[in-house]
Amino acid sequence: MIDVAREAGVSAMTVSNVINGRPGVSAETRLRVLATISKLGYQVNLAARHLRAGRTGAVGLIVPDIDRPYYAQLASRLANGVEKRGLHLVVERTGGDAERELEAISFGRLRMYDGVVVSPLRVDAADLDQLRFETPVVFIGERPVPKTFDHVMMDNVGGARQATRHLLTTGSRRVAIIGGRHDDHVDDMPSLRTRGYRQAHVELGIDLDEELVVESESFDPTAGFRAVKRLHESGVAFDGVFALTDAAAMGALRALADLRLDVPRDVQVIGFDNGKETEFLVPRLSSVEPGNQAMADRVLELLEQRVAAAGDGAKRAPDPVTTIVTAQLALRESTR
Amino acid sequence: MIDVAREAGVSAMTVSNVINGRPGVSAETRLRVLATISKLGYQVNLAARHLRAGRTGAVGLIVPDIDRPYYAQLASRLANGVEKRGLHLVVERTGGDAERELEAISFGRLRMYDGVVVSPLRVDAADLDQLRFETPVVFIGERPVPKTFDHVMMDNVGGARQATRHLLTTGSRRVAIIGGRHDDHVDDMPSLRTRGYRQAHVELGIDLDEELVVESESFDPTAGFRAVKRLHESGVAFDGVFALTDAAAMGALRALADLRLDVPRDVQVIGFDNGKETEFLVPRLSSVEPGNQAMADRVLELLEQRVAAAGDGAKRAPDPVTTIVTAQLALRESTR
DNA sequence: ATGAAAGCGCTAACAC
DNA sequence: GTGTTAGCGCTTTCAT
Repeated sequence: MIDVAREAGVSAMTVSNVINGRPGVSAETRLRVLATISKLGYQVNLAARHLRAGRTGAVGLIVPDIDRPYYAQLASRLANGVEKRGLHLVVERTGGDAERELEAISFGRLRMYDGVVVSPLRVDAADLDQLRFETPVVFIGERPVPKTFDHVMMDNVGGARQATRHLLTTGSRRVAIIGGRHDDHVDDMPSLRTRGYRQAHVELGIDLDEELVVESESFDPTAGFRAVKRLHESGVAFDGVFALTDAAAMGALRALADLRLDVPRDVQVIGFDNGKETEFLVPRLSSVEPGNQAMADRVLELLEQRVAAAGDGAKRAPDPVTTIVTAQLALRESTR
Repeated sequence: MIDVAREAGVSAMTVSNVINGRPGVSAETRLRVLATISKLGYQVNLAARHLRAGRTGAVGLIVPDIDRPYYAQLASRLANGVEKRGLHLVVERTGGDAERELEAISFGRLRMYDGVVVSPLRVDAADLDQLRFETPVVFIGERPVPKTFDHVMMDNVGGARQATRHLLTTGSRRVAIIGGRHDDHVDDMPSLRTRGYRQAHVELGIDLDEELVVESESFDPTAGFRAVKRLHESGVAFDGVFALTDAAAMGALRALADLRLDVPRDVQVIGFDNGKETEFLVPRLSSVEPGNQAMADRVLELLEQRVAAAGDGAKRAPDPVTTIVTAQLALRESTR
């Protein structure tokens, strides 16, 4: 920048003013500075600007994994909103391991962003409670989060309950849950959705065979595929499948096709997340729409408030809020 | 940091040394400093460190869109490699519009990274040529890139040629191309793949009906779905489909199922990218494996060299290289 | 309309 | 083993 200033015969300050489109620079000077800038191929050093100005123009999104439709679609939604506000979104993944999550959040990488959205998978409230943040943070997802943070969550229990009820009230008697938990007393995604599944059974007075609860570590197509295969091989009868994610449901559909079972005639299938891909599966997959857009909108709204408050010392930071978005069914061909 | 130093009764330098695990600090002092750090909840300011040290510990990946399996899987592969090298990957999307691409690359956001991988969709070599970079950059994809940059590309023409040949030599006579181009004289992805498709016809002496070339702007499932519907409605007969991406192929499969056409008996289908999802479609989708892992490995290798050269003034920057990775078929149920 | 001085938080280099 | 000095490149404040 000093080079540019010298070359153009002005001060660094004037160059700075030109770059940031600030008033108080004569048209002539402005032009000369701009010419010099492009002649020298100068680019601002964002690190320096950030150090000085305290803002980066970037919002961070920290997710366990990018290569999963759910997070990819979430990232897309958030990116749209963030860009509308003149910032840009950058995505980092943690690999879904607790240490790396904590590190990503605490290690100060946050400071690189004006605001951060975190979707944790493993870390728990106690760990989070230790952390001191200066950067505005909004949490998203089902992990418990200290009450000192904004938190946007979907209605996992309610969504699962609706899905299971639908299967049970349209003729399925033995509904398997893929990725479910025998012990659902933890507050993570699989346990919450399993609770909804159990609730539906209780409400409808239907006995639940624990053999229909198929645990699995992951919730990708492979997991869904294996779960159905395993169920079939162990001779457990079932006429409905509630998969914890659309991805797992996709694998389940594939396995059912291999078994020559017709969906939805022999077995009904429903997923969770209502991803874009559901429309294109064969058969088209029914799913729980967890309120994806509403969540993204709410996250952006909260973040905007906090960022504004952080930038403007006058404004007091708003009290942390927990928002629960309502879920509903998106019924397609895989259910009756 | 100064606060910590004062509180612990040492100098800022000693705090810095402790934080960075540098030798020359007595165990006692180290402990005291660490205690003070956690007591005060201190976190390093990365912006300042970056400004001073000139490195960020982050590698950037700039893609048109995150919410597309191809880019998501690419990001995952790169993230694995980058993390193995002790850095972390951050992903930014441009939305695939030329201006935003250029801005993302030029505006100096690059300076936030030790190295950057760019997958451009629209910008052309001339624009890129204008730019001056200090950050090491590796380009990926089919857009022409000035010879001053490293570039890793897949064999689009060869892959498309193999795919088309396979369909034409296993009984299909009228192979439609979804997303193809009537005029394929531009060097972008659709044109290159269309060229391979045409080559295969020429080599096998099969006449090509231009009606089988279905243009489309995007290459997602919706595009594939619409293309097949359109083809069918306009009464164009076809017994094979080469979709420019797996995503488009997914839409095509869905449309064929709606039309009660059996795949592969009535119509063979092949995609491109060999994404993870191909294994779980009904029927399982044959695809062109463009050498995804080889591309990622090569990109990381090039980047590593350049980053090393940039950090170490002694090393001269290596000459820019263009690498073309070879493609091969991954045949599954959607072809004979 | 333009410039000079000071400092953001950190670390490399050297002194003690 | 620890402290001092200087400066990375920018922007805020105040002076001209």
